[in-house]
Amino acid sequence: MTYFTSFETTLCTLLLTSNGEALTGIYLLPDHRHAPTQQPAWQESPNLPVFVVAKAQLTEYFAGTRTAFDLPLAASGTPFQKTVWAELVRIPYGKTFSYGELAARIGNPKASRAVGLANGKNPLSIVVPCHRVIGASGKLTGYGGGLERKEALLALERITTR
Amino acid sequence: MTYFTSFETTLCTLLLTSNGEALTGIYLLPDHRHAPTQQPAWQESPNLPVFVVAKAQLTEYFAGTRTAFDLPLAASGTPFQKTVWAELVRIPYGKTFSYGELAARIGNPKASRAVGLANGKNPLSIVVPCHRVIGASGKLTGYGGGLERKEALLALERITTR
DNA sequence: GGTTCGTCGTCCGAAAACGGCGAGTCCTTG
DNA sequence: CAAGGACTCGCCGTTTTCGGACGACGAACC
Repeated sequence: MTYFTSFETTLCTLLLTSNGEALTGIYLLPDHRHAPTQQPAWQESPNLPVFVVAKAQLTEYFAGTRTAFDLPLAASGTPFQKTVWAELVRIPYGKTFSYGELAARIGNPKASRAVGLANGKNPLSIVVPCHRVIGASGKLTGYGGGLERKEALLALERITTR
Repeated sequence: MTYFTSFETTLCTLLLTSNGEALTGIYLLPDHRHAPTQQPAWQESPNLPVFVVAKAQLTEYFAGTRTAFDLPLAASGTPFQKTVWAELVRIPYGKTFSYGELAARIGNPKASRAVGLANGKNPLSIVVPCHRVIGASGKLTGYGGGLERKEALLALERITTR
């Protein structure tokens, strides 16, 4: 069974999904690439414990008073994708890495392009900070939730882009 | 969640599976082709309502006192397979059709061989009477649960084979 | 009885296409 | 000169596509 809820932030509407125990998805609502189409079988549960905690932490994040998350996560993906995502959460608040640097970190220096792909498939936006990965030249290059929102997130974390 | 149970009949042991609401599988126990391997996550539930009813009706069938079933079914398969299976249940007790005749009935006269394949994938043995389909020559040609058991089922329905 | 061949949907493996890249080259601009 | 844009090319994991093989057949032909 899949549960979901959505709520407003200062950036945009967020859609949260869960398996009942852990968070399985966070999407930036209108026009998030790879966002799942809402299924009739899904159950809206705004008060699910994990949702309540997640909303609180995300609200703090957007207020600028939280720099790290502590939530139960359960993203599903291929082994490679999980490796990439696990490395993503190690990027500290306010820092950025290039796709190539990330590839090197997971011991596969030439896989920068594949890292980009896995990055785009990240289902847990913001909490798994795929927005902190940019091109080696400093350009943002791409973001599932839209480039302008990637820029906004980085600005929020007080990074002077370009 | 998948539930299961098994019970003895005069022919052999039967394995029943369910999603909790409807029947998803009926297998002739030792050596049924395409029978699923029992999963650790499965839950044994001999008293699940649908199982209780199914056991009763199947017992009556093997006693020769029941010629039709009334059970909630939920077989999963491709569109073509579902078409074939839907046609199978229209074959009356005690009658047989050839694979070619069945193919013609679903509007695809040349698909006799594909019908055979879909027949073999039928997960709901006996209730969806795939045993009532035989070769155009009168030979039984094949059965997921074993040819001798196909013959026994047809004998039970008082059909003189060959 | 055997054998051959045409037919159908499905499964499976291989191959190609596709990106949220990066380095290198060339050429333009200021 | 140096910086930066446009282009090419190699790289990697994933997804999609494609082609061939496989059977619970059936008809035709020996």
